[in-house]
Amino acid sequence: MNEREELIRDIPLLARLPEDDVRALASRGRVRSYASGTVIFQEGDPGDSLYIVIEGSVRIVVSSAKGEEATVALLGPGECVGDLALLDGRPRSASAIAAEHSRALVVTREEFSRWLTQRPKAAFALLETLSLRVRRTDEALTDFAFLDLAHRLAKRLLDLANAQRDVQARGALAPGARIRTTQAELGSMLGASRESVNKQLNMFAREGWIALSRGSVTLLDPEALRTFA
Amino acid sequence: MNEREELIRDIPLLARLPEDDVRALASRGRVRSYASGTVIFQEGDPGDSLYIVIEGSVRIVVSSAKGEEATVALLGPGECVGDLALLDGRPRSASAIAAEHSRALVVTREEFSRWLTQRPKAAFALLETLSLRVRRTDEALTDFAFLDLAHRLAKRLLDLANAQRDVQARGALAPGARIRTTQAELGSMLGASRESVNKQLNMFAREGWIALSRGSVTLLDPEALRTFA
DNA sequence: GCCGCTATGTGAAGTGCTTCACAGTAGGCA
DNA sequence: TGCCTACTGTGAAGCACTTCACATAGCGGC
Repeated sequence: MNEREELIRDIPLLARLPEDDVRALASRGRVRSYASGTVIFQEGDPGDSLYIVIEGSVRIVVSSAKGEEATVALLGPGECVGDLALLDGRPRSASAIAAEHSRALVVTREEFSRWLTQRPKAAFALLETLSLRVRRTDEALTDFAFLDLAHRLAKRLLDLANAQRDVQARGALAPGARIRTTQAELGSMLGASRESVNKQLNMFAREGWIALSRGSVTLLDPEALRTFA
Repeated sequence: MNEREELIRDIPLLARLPEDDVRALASRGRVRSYASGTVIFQEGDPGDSLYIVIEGSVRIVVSSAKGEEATVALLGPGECVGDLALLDGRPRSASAIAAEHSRALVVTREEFSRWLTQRPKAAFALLETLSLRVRRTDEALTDFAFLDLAHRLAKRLLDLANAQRDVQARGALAPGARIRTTQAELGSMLGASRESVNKQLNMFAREGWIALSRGSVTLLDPEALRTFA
């Protein structure tokens, strides 16, 4: 199994597939590089490809009528960008921007759907994964309705730490997990201002739950954060 | 085509299926009745059936740690309750309560998955539909991040009017559409208090866009509402 | 080593929504 | 018929978060 195949095995959208299916898909892709800041695709574009991040990271961004931006997701190696467009044929609902120098495996719509029709079992795995995704989004939605910024922030920090752990080793969440993100970024993920996020982070820091430094947040006491959230 | 089959043709989850697939699924179901207020299933229950509303309506409700409730969805005839659990095997993420006297077609997990394995094309249709659903939820999420109550409320009123239209005749959205819901219900859908919703509705009414009465909202000028939202 | 950019930290004023408190009203039902 | 309950309408006080304004600090490039 080569680099590409190993990679695909780990991506959430496809993780549940049998190995030969994965191999077949990997063989169809083409690797491309993106410099930091490159726009991979923009909101409204026709969605004709799937991108699987190999290295680096990709920000998924939506923008409001007034030009504000919200970061919907930050995807790292092994994760999947632009999968929905391949399944339903709709235009992109968000833009994707390389957050650092990144490489991705690009699979076109034709390649993907040829692959999918040849492997009916893959469709079941995808159904399962998509439905898990609906659940997660629904949960985020109710969090918005019920929780204040402090609690949403705590949850998000744990999520981000977990996502990083998934990509690297997959042990339990150890104290000391370091999340690389700016406070402005966190704000845009949480639908809050940078200033509010800063004040809240400093409260957590005063509790001794996290440590702050330029460009990153370190979880000192994930357990405490979890009970709080 | 009998009542059951006609019904299934119109449900969002299954609408894109070929007719014989629909017929096959309909034949497997069993019709059940629920008195107003009956709990059909509860958050945390194992999810072993799919419910397709035949008549009446069903509220999908999640509750927070503090016991507050939010109405995630209000599903009418032709809509699908508890579909996710069948696809991913997870427990119910929300409760379903009959909002009035209702009847539903119940399909068990075994029946559903036997049906699905026999019909590979159905899986593609479901993938497409589910991915549309992810998009809608994502949109709701960004609305929460960007929009204030007034705009979210305007959008929701239009959505509700559209959903009703889908179920009845499927023409354009005519002025005069009447939405049956209390203001408390609207609040719980929007993550806002009843009082705020009331004040906002009255602002819309003063503009002449809607008319209020006990237990319902009537859209007088959907176009104006749309440009506002 | 210094300049300039970007990120962080923090206070003051403003705003949108909540909660509370209460008054009015429509409709179901005894 | 009249009562009771659920829904609607509204003002006042409070709170969470925003916006604005500015100070400070790390870091890369020259």
